[in-house]
Amino acid sequence: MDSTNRQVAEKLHSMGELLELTGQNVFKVRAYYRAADVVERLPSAVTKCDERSLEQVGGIGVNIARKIMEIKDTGSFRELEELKAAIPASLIELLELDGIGPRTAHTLWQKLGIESIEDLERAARGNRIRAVRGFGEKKEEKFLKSISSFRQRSDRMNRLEAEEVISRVTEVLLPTTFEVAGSYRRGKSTIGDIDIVTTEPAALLNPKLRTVAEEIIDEGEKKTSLRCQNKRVDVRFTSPSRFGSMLLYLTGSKAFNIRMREIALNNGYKLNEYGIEDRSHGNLNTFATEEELFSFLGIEYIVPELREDWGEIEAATTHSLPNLVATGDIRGDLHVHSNWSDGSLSLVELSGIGEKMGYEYIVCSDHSKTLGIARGLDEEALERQAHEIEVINRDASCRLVHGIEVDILADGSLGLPAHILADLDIVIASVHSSFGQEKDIMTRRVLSAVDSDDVDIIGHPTGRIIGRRKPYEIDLSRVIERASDTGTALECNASPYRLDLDDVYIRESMKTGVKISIGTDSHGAEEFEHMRFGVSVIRRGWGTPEGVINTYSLSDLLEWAS
DNA sequence: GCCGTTTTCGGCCCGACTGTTTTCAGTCG
Repeated sequence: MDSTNRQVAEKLHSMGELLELTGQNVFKVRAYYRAADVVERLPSAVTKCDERSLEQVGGIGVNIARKIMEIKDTGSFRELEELKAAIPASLIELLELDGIGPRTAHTLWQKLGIESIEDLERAARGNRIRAVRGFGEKKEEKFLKSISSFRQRSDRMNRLEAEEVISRVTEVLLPTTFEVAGSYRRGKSTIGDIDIVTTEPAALLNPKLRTVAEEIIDEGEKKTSLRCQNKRVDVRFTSPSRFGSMLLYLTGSKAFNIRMREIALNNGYKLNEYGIEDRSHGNLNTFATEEELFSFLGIEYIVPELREDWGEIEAATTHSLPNLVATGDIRGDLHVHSNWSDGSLSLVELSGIGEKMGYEYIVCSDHSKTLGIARGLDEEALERQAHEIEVINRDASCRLVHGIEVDILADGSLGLPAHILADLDIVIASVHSSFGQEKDIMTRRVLSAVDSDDVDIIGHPTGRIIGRRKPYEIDLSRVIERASDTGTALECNASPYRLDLDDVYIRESMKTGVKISIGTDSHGAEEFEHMRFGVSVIRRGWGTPEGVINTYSLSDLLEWAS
């Protein structure tokens, strides 16, 4: 059995859920959840690790390491299968409902025989739940509401969708009194809910929030939760003098917060969203900014994108945080389409937009002719395009670089012959077809493009489209390893629908010295500003200016590519 | 179940809000 890290993580996560339902020690439960998280973020395959080296990974001990070995051999592990046999599978889906945790699910199951969402709905409608001690009429209503919102629930948002919800909610907030926190602020590629910190008093803001909410989940003096555009929004109220600690708390991540609080404890302090309390005399130190709070703890400031308990806290205490790439370092966009293929802008317009963005260059990378749907270019069209680019570049401040996005065909060959590719300045090779190939075939297909002397960049290496298409099966650690041998760059496609490569693989690329290129894959004028999404993801992957070829000058870029 | 320049046993982040209670358990972030 060759399980992926995601599959192993799912097994460990299920174990955590089942243990919760049986009322096991919460710390044991948390250990499984934590191990699942760790496994999912590990760039190399756990099933290729041996037991000893697994035990060295933080959050994985002797027991869980043994279980991972068992998954490797058999696809699962005995304890998990035993629990699965004892607990109805549909009971787990009750945990998906808002307001139902393991205790509630367990009680409903034991007292009323409720094993599924449908059972719960019937029982609530029949007013049978209020008979159980600890439950009442309100609970029945709440369960029915949770079921209804569960049924119309949508997946995590991409960053553009998140920004729509944010603008809807913040239109009722006073400008300059708030900041958006949570995973949005950490630059994640997908967003679950929206978190906002504000200094506007609850008494003033709560009535205004009601006007933009489809539902108020709960409302208080310190915190209000609502649903807007079918997404959960959490608002925390604070004062300017305590803004820093609240922003830190609400930005997370959860794992980061836990680690920070542990560190505070070890130094005789207690950290919460109101400040840092000295445990010896109970004084509360408050912080208007996050910078002051970090400084109080004697830790270097950690930018939101790094706050994942992914080694950044250790790096901050030893002053070894990476120098992260920033939008200001970006000198050009390395992947855009013109109206020569499926884009909407002319070459002159591309150059004009590049100038407005303050870029030195833009790589015009239209599709090759094999991609039927995108009106791809053939040899003759490319020659004419080269000529037009040359003319435009004579008096343009932003230079067009002549590139192409060539297809990696199902057999690993490229959509255009080598002699044509050799004439182009930058060649991006991407998979646009046969997404269903099995992992080893797909991996070797992409590896053969990496091996090609003509290919400079592998475009959107996993092919995912957020919310629409899963990544294709591919062993990226092999691709990264080979790219490091050949000097091929991997793309971080900055489209908010792709963000591909994502942070974990950016980090792995940086470690192995593989260069990253950021391309917006723009097909129209409004997409060029998506560069910022790509930069955030690279920062999350500890990306430095040296590791990102968009920071090169035009001459350095061309020399790198030649 | 994990983990350790205080510990190999005994801890494990901290607080808001709700509903059902007469003081708190459960859920959530």
